[in-house]
Amino acid sequence: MRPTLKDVAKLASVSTATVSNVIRNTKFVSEPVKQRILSSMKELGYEPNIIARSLKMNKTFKIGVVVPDITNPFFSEIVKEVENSLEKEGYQLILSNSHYEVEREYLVCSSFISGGGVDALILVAPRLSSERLMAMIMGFPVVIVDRPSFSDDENFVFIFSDNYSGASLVADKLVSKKYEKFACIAGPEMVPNANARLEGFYDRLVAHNISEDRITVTRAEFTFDKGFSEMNSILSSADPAESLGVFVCSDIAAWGALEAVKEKGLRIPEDVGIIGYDDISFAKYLHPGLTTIKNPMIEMGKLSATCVLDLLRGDSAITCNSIVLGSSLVERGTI
Amino acid sequence: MRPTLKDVAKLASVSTATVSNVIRNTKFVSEPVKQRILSSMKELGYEPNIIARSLKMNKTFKIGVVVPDITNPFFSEIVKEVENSLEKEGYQLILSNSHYEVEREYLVCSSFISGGGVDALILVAPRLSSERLMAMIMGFPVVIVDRPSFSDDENFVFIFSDNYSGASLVADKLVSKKYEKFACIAGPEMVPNANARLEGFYDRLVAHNISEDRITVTRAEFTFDKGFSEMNSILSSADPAESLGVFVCSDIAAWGALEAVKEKGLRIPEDVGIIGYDDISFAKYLHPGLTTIKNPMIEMGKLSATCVLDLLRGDSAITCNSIVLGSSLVERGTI
DNA sequence: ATGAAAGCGCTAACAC
DNA sequence: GTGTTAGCGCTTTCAT
Repeated sequence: MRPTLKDVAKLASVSTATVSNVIRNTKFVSEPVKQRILSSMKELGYEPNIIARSLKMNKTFKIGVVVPDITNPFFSEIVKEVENSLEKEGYQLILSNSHYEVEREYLVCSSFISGGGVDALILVAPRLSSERLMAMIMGFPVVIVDRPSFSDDENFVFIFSDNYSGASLVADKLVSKKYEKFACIAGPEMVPNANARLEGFYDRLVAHNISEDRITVTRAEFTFDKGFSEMNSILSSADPAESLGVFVCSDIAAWGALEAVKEKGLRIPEDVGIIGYDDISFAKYLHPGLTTIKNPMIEMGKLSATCVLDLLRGDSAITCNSIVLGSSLVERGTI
Repeated sequence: MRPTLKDVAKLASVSTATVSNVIRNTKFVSEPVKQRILSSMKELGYEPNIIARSLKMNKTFKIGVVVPDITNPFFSEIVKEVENSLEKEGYQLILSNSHYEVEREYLVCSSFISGGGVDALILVAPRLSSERLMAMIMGFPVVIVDRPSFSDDENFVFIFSDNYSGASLVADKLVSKKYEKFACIAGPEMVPNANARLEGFYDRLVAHNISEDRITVTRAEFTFDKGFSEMNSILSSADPAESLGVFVCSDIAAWGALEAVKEKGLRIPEDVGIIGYDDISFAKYLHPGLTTIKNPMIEMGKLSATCVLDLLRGDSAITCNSIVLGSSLVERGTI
């Protein structure tokens, strides 16, 4: 059996309270006593039982993190930063995947919240409607990452980049390059940021006096395969004589789209230009390098960790409950 | 305050023991009483406190998983399967990254083990020496994934594929294609499987009567950039008139190597052929598609979860403590 | 400056 | 079948 605090106390001939105090340095303990305790701890190889501590303190020092799919580089880069930052503060990360399924997301989140196993939640790109989300997390500390704010309840904080304006950068670039036709392969409708991107792109296009009949819009899940097939169907119904500028709303789908274009034997960026979104680490390795909008994954990850701990401390150093980051275009070879 | 089991008991006018029994169905309880309890639970919105349960049962229902870097697709694919399988059994996954650093790996693992916060550990591709690993995990249930067995202690189980024979497949293929020179960009020396791959490759090459002066060996970390730069230095000291078959010991590095070859304007697979290892999901999307050895990530992930739970149950349905999986060559365009 | 003791919310003997 | 009770290993008043 593992030694307990009681064992240490007995060996050092002191009370458990005193031992507890030296472990966490929470009260002054005289030097001789402290030394006796320290050496008893060492002798027994004592390590505090974190579960017992959790029960007593009503804190688990664990944060639940739910992402759609850890296999997607966009999410894994965020998670890595979160874990790294959390670890520094003595917190651990419990990971769950929602597999892009709304109901699974719901189940996972609510069991986190009602199970009492985590102190707070970080939800990355959740797809639940804002109503269900609100109802579910009421009273529980949550930070929502990569989704626009929909509430100013100070119990949760939003961390996201301005996807609408990120997407308008795309439109600017595409028209400046004088493409004759435009297309957008947008993300699923239930993803708020997918809509923000589509709107930002579309609005800016019409602001540039592009007539609507020169713009085609479709939707695809954030995967290589969907990007590939969606691009194929766009291409098959397009006039090959006209140059086409397309905005694919995630790098991973843009990769698929890129391959579709190459397979058709079209030139990039002359015949068709592609701009992605996110700037995942692989974007620069593609052929040609993928022009894209930089989504600040690292910053989002770090901030998520910071904010979730602030939330727990009641530290309202953050006066507002939403942090919106900037985005920028990184130009490579696909346009 | 959250309602407790005691609250439910009081409301239903029964003892806490009975409530506990209906919650977990652990003893027969008469129908009327059961119904009373169930409705009291619903009325109060009761959810068991998992921390208290953990303390009492001395089980946390959590498994620690440590990977070098969740951002690496090879690891994220494994982790995804582990999480998925674990979730089905009511276990949660605590994720840690060692960042490919041995000392960090040591710290993370030992704090998992001594902290009492997890029931077992799954270590993916650990880099600690077998001596330190053994010393550290003694008496703690651990499954070690993607690393050859080094002990038959039944307290831990090894799950890995036979990298030595996987690598000999590479040699077979490369000589069958009649390359004149051969190279291996092996992984770090501290990674046992990296050595297994190198040896399997090398041994088979000499078995094919390839003289040793036609083989060059270097090492690189499992990253795109290292694969790229290592390939560059191989190329710069190679005779361009002779065709070169190279084995890059991970897909991610093979990708980098591939780009280096293309940048030099060499033809693939005529001038230089490349075979990777792992078959990460992106391998097929490269140009040309990456020929590689399939490493059964999904199977490894699933088995890890299965085995770790068997270990906890003392279920010795697994009679042996090591499971070695097969690997196969998947042929695409780089050779 | 240190100790005694009362729980945190649950489970598991053991009674009845 | 159901209830009583003693902890699991810790933290935290409140005494001394």
